[in-house]
Amino acid sequence: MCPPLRILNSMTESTPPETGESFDFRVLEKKWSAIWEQLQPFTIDDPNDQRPRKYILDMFPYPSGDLHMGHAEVYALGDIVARYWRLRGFQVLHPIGWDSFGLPAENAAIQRGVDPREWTYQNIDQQRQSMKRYATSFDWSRVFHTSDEGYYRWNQWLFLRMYEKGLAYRKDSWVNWDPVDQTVLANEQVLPDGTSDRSGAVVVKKKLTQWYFKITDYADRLLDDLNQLEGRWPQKVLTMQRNWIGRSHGAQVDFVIEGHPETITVFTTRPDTLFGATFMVVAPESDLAGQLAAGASSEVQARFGDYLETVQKSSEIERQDQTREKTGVFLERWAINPVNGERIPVWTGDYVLADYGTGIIMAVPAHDQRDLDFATTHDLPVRVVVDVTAPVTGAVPVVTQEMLDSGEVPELDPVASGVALAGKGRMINSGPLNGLSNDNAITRMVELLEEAGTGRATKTYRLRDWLISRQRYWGTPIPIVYDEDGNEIALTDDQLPVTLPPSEGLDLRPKGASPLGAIDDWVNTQWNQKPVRRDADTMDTFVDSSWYFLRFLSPHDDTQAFDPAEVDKWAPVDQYVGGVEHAILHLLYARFITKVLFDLGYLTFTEPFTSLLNQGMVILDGAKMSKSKGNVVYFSEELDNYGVDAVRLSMAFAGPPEDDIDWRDVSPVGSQKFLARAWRLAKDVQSAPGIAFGNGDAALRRATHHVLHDLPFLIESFKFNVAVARLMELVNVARKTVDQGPGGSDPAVREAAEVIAMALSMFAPYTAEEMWEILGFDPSVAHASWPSPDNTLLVEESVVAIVQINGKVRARLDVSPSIGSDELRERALSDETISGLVEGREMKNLVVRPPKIVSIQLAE
RNA sequence: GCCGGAUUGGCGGAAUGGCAGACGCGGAGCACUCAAAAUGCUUUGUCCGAAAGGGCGUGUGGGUUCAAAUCCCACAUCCGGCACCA
Repeated sequence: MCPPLRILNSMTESTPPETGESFDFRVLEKKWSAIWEQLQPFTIDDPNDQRPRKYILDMFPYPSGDLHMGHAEVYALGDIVARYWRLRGFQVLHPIGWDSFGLPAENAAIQRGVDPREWTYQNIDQQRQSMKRYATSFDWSRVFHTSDEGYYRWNQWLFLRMYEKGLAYRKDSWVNWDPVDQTVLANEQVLPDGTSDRSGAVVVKKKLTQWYFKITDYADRLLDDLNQLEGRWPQKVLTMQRNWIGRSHGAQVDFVIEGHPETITVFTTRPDTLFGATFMVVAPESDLAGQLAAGASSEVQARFGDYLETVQKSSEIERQDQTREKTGVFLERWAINPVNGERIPVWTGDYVLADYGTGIIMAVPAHDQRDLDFATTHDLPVRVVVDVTAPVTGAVPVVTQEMLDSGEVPELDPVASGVALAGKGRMINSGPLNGLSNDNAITRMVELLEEAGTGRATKTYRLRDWLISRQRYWGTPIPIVYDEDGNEIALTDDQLPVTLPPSEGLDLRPKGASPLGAIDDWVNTQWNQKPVRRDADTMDTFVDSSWYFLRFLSPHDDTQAFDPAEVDKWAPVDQYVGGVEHAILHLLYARFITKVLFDLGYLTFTEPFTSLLNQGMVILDGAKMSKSKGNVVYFSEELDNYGVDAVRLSMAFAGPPEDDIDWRDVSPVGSQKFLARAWRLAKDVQSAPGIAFGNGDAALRRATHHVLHDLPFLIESFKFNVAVARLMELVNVARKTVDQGPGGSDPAVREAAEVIAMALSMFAPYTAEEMWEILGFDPSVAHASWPSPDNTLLVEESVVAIVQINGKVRARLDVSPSIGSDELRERALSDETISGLVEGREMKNLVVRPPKIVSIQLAE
C-alpha cells in the first residue's frame, strides 16, 4: 500500500454517492454530531443516580496546534473503555480539559509576536472542535484549562499546603541549566545524552537558589506502593519508575579527617570491603571539597581552584563519558579509616557526584572498577580484601596473603589485569571478617560499625527532589514574597490567587530571569504594610497536571480545590489512558502529590490511578512522525478521507493497544468496508423491533450470544483488536444468514444487528447510531444496555473432538459437548483411521479429555 | 554493565498447556459489467505430489509433558529504561 493509492481513493470518494442507498460517512457525521450536540448524552448531572460508578480518564492534551494521530489513538482507546462501561450499566465520568500552561505558547509569542494567551485558547478551541467531530464521549460540562485563574489558584493553594509541611523549600544547589531556553530544568527533563528535552541544547550545571518539592521524603512509599499496581499498570512503567527511584541498600560509615572539625560520612553498598579502602574522593563541586581545600596549602588551593573551574566548564555529556581519564587533585588531607585506624589520602575527582549519597566516597580500588581506574591513574595503593576465587559455600579461603605477596595468584591482581574484582568471594586482609563470605561480611561489618558508633545500615536513592521553579512567563506564579532582607514569606489563602499579569509590553525572550521580574508594579507589592518583592518565577507545569484528575470532580467550585464529597464518589481514577512518554515524569509526580494530599487528610487513597493503559505511538514507515522527515500523517486529512469511524476503528483493530501502530500497515479503507457491511446488515433487517428472537436461526443466535459473552472479557483486558475481529465474524455470519439462509426476516438477523450496533458504538459511534435508528430505536445507542448472553445458546450442539496419535491429529469426531470419557474413548478407538493405525502396535499411553481430545501414544 | 519486554505466513496480528496462523491487509482467480468502480464468491504458511495424501513449521539449542507458540534452562537478535549512582 502506498500513499498515491490512498489519494486516488479519497478522490473517488469525494464524489458523494446518493444518500440513503450507499454508505456515506459524511452524511452520518453531519447528521449525528448535530443531534448529539442537542442531547449531550455524556453529561453526569443526576446526583440521585444509584448506578455504580467508573471514572475513566484520558491524559489531557497540551494545546500545541490541532490534534495529531497520537491523540487520535489515545482518545479512540479511552473512548472504547468509557463507552463500554456505559453499556454495562455504569455511570461513567469521562472528562476532558487542557494542560495549557507551558513553554510552546511563549515560544510562539516570541517567534510570531502573538499573545501566549490568545495562541493557547485558539488552539484549545480548534482541538475541542476536533474532539467533538471525533465523537469522543466526554462530559463537556466539566472542561477546564490549567491556565485558567480558577485552576491555577489551586496550584498556589497546593504549594502553600506543601510549604507548611516543609515539603516545599528553597535551596541553593547545582541545577540543570538550559542555555538556549535560559531556564532551569528538572532532572526528569534532561535526556540521557545530557541535552534538554525541549531545546536540544547541551545542559550545563549552574548554582542557583530554587524552589523544590521534597519528593525524596516519599521515595520509599513511591517505590513500595508500586507493588499494589502490579498487574494493573504496564510492567514497563513499573520498571521505569523503580529504576528512576533507584533505591540502594548499604551503609553509612563515619570517617574523621585530620584537622577537620566534623566527621565525614560516606555511603557504600559494600561495607564488607572497608578494609580495602585505600583513599577517599570528594566531589569537586561539593561544599566539603571547598572546605578541605581551604584548609590545605596555598598550592593545593590553587590547584583545586583550577580543577573546579575546568570541571564546571565541562558539559554533562563530557562528564558522562565513561571512557575518559579519571581526573583529580590530591587535597593533601588525610582521613582515618574507622575500622583499622589507617591514614588514607583524600582526593577530589569529578567521577564522584556531589548530589548522590553524601558527595564523598571511600575508594576500594581492588573491588570497584572506577576506583581502580582512578588509583591506576594517580598511582594510589590497591588492596584486595575479597578472594573471589574462593567458593562462598565452602569453608576455607584458598588464597593467603603469602600467595598474594609472592604473586602466585595473578587473577587476584587487579592492578596488573586492570579489572576490579567485582564478584563474590571470601574475606581476606580484613581482620575480624577474614574467612566470611562477603555477603555475610556485609552484615557483620554493619554490626561492628553500629557497635562502635561509626556507621549504620542505610538506604540511598537516585531520585532527587523535584525542582519546580521556572524562569518563564506562561505558568503559575509562586505564592511567595520576600522582605527587604530577602526572607521568604508565604502568602495566606485569602491572598490567593496571585494572578498572572498580562503579557502586553513584556519581553518574553529568554534572558536567564523570569520576565515577570521586569514588571515593577507587579513584583513590588505590600505585605503587612511592608514593601515586599514577589517571587518572579513560575511553577513547572507538571505541578498543574499532578492533581488535575481531582479538579474534574468539582471543576466549578471556587471555594476549594476539590470537593471531598465528589472525591469520595468518584476517585481514584478507575482507568487512566495515555502515552508511555509520561511513564516517569507525570505519573511519578501525580503519585507523589496524591500521597501528600493523603497525608494532609484531603484524600482517603494513596494511588491516583488504579489501572493504567499505555497506548503505543502512531508511526509511519517504522519511524516517529516528524515534519522535518516529512513523514507526517495529518489527523484532519485522515478524517476527511476515511471518516471518523473508519479512523477510530482502525486504531482499535491495528493490534494490541500498547504496541506502536505503523499507519502504513493499517487499512482505513478496510475499516470503511466493514462499517458499510454492518450498516447494510441493519438495512436488511425485515422484522419489527421487539420481535421475539427465540425462533430465530440457531447458528446465528449462537454466534450472537458468543459475542455477548466474549466481548466484555476482551474489552476489559484491552484486546480491542480481537473484539473487533469477533464483530467482523458476527457480521460475516449474519450476512450469510441473510444471503444464503433464512433471509432478513429471520428474528436472529435482527438480534445480531442490534448487538452489532450496540457493540460498534464503542468503536464507530456514527455508524452505530445510524444502525440503531434504522433498527427502529431512539438515540442514543450509547445508552443501550448490554444483554446477558443466553447460556443455553453458548453450548454447542456438537463439538469436534480430535484424536492424536503420537502428537499428530489423525481423526476428528463430531461429539456431544457432554460426552463422557468412556464413550469418547470408544468412539476414538472404533474410528476407522484410528483403528487401522493402532492395529497390531503396542499402546503406551492413552489420555482422554472430553470433549476435546483423545491422545494416544504408540510404541515406535 | 544492570533491569524490563519482545521474536508466529508477504504484512498487521490471533491462539489463558489441547486442531498454530482467528480476523484483516495484500495477492491470485471467478461472477456481475461494454468496461471500470463498488459488491459478492473461491483461494492464499511451506515443501513433495497430477491428485488422494504426506512431510516440515511459532528466533536457535536443550528440557518438562500423553500434548508446548504457551511452562523451565541456556543462547542469539531486536526494542525500551537506567548507568562514573559508590
